Amino acid sequence: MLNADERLPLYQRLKDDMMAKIANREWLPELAIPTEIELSKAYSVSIGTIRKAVEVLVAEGLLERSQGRGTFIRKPTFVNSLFRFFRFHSGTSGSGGTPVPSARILARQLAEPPEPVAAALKLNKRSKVIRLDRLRLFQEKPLLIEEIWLPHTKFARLMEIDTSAFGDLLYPLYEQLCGQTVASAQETLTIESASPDVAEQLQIALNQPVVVIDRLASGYDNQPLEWRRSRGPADQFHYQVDIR
Amino acid sequence: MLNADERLPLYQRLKDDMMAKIANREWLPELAIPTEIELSKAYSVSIGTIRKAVEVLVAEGLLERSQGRGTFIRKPTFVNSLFRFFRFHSGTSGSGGTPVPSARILARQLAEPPEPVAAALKLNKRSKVIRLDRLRLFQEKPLLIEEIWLPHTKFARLMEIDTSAFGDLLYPLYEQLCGQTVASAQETLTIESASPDVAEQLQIALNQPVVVIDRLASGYDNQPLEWRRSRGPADQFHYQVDIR
DNA sequence: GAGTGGTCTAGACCACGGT
DNA sequence: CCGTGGTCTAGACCACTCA
Repeated sequence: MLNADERLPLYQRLKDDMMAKIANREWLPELAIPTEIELSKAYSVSIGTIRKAVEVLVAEGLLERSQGRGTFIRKPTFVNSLFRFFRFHSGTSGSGGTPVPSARILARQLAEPPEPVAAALKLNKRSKVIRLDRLRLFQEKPLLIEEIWLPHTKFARLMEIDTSAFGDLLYPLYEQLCGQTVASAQETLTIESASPDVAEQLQIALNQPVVVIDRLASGYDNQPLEWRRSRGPADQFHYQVDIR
Repeated sequence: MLNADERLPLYQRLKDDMMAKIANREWLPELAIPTEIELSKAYSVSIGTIRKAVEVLVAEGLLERSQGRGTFIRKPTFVNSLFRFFRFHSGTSGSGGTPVPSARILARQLAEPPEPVAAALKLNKRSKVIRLDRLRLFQEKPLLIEEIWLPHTKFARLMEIDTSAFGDLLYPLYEQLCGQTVASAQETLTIESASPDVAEQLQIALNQPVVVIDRLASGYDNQPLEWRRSRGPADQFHYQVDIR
């Protein structure tokens, strides 16, 4: 059952096998994965070893345990990632729940990827990709302007429906329409001055500082799914890190 | 021996007690802490429970295990924190080892802390603090301009030696001269446009984007030790995060 | 080779969430 | 109440480091 390298610790091989089950959709989000006792019988290992493997997956953010209920596949909430970078002067704080910025698709086209995008998505230069241009607004004001690149093979159905029906969040759409789940992402942050285009779209003065966030999002199998570049006014920007 | 709240799990109380030993300098960095077996006898708990407590402290970055050698108190290397934020076009990459930017103290004075600094350092408004103004250079070019605030009670001896003898790194100096060890820090990152002062000190054009890093550094006992604000040209700025 | 942490087992009892 | 994960024990053997 466990065909991984014999030299690796048991709990590592368990972890790999469990990750595969998640990637292959043998275990589904929203449903609890098997009990510790069930797992320990299925794999024929002690319950402590199962615990260790699960512990690692919880630390890596793939699983979530809840005493008395079970262990679940965790879906990252990428809304928070926005809030980690930008502060909003929220007049709506009383009503509870984090407000989602609204979104509008400005353009959608089939294209060939520029070199860096093709490299990030691990595609040939001649592969077809979908490019979206998207504006995100918070309380009627432009917050972010985004360009989004997606491999056409995985996201073909995005070309079939009207862009006005895309809604405010893309990742749930990817999941429902294309069966693609975003499990993790890597973001790189730099600063530049607003070009004429960007200044106009964000409604800020020319050469004002702009934060650029490049994000590569991947699925449970660690294959790249989406590359996007987002730009926002730097005066709203705010980020906090703990160093140990 | 363990006087913490009876209701807490054993390993939590162990962890608290071990943290206290680190803060009180009963256990010293560079020396291994007692063996798992010794600890399990000293606390009269099973070795597995010791492991769990140590595991948590390793995850929090306070301890470091090394198979065959022992478990050690970990000293954060804050040089890296700079490199996490700024990329240097290093012509010296061949020689191995990360180059440390050189530093020059521009001014040193005894002062009363402004309101936000006093709050961050948990001091009365009337307490004495030491203020340092410091310039950091990389390959002869200004990289960061810093203002540093320290409680006078803990750092009095910094006023006694010549500022030209401070060297390129402050934290080792804090430790050798004042017996204060920085164990963790919290940084907040924002963007602003260069004021005339800052532009001149960093040798950049007026209104160019500038990255502002506010750092609150604390000791093993989580008491604040130092507050500093660093400014650097944003075009050198670069930061990367993983989201799960 | 002696001593350290790393992996693994096979149990026990407790605390919590649902029914 | 039952089943879940959370805590804890008391061992065993292995892999690594250093003298």
